[in-house]
Amino acid sequence: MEINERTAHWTQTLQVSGYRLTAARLSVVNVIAASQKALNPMDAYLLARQECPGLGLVTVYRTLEKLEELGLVVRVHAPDGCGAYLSAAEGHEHLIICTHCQRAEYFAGDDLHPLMDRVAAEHGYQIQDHWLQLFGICPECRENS
Amino acid sequence: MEINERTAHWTQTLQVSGYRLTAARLSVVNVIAASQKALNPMDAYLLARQECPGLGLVTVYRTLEKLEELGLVVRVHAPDGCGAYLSAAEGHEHLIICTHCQRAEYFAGDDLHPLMDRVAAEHGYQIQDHWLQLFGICPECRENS
DNA sequence: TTTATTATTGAAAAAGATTATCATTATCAG
DNA sequence: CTGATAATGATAATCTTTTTCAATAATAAA
Ligand SMILES: [Mn+2]
Ligand SMILES: [Mn+2]
Ligand SMILES: [Zn+2]
Ligand SMILES: [Zn+2]
Repeated sequence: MEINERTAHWTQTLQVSGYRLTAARLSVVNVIAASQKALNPMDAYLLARQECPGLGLVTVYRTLEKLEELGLVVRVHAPDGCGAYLSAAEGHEHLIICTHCQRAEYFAGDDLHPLMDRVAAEHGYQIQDHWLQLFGICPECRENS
Repeated sequence: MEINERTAHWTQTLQVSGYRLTAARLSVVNVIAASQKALNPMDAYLLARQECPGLGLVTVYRTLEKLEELGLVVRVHAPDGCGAYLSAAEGHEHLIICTHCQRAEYFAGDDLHPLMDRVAAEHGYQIQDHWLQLFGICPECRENS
C-alpha cells in the first residue's frame, strides 16, 4: 500500500472508531505509516515532533496503543528489543528484518500447515497461531559492505 | 535431557568457564533447569528463594545473564512478555508454547530452506537466521476445559 | 589446613521504560 | 457558535533492569 493511501486509511479508521483527529495524533500516524523500519515510541516521538513541536511522548504511547488495538500497527519482536511498532501486514504475511539497518519487509506465501499438523500430532497440541520471522541483510546494506 | 543431567551439565559449564559455584547461583540453576515453562527473573527468584532464602533478585538477573551467554538458556518472546528464560534447545529446534499454562516444548524437523531461498530471491535479502514459534493448547489444558 | 586472592553477593541507589493523574485545551456533533 | 467531552502534555508514580559498593565466600596456592 502507498503511504498516502495508508495514512488516509488509518485516519479514516480512527475517525470511524470514534477517535478525534488531532494534530498530535496525526503527526504520529504520519511518521509510523511512512517508516520503512519499526519505530519505538522515542524514535517516533523525535520524528513526529518535527511536524508537531509541542508533542508529548505520552501521546505517542497512547496513539500507538490505539493503532495496535485497531490492527493498523504491530509490535515487532527482535533480539535487540521488542518495543518497536510497524505498519501491520496486509493479509497473512511475515517479516524479514535487516540486521544492519533494521529495515523490515513483509513476505507472503509460507505454508506451515504440514509442519503444524505434524507437531500437533506428535506433541498433542492444538495449534492456534504461529510466529515466523527471518533475519538477514537487505540489498542496500549488502552493497555498502 | 533429564533434569539431573542438565543441572550437572550447567554447573560443569559454569565451572569450566571460570565461574564459581555458589549456593545462590546453584539455586537459580536448579529452578530454571527443572522448569517446564519459561520463567522471568521474579518467577525464578520466588522459586529459588525456597532453596536459598537469602537470595537476592540481582543474583537471579546475573545468573540468567551468564547462562544465556553460555548458551544454556534462551530468552523466550511471547505476546504477553519477552523477559522469560527457558533451557536452550538441543540442536536446531523451535518452540511450541501453550497459551493457557505457558508450558513450552521444543520440536525439530522444520525445513524452511525452500521458503528462505524463495524470499531471498524475491526480496534480495541474504538470510542469516530465523525465528519460528507455534502457539496452542497443550494436551493437559485441552482436557481441563 | 591455612592463607591470599578475588569473584560473588545482596542492599541500596540509579537509570530506563511505561503508565496513571489531572487541570487545561481542542475537537466535533448539534 | 456552543456545549459536552475526548485528548493533550506536564508531572508523578510504577515497574523493570542495571549500577555501585562494602562485606562475604569460593577457590587456588602454600
Ligand atoms: Mn504463516
Ligand atoms: Mn528452523
Ligand atoms: Zn539493511
Ligand atoms: Zn497448557
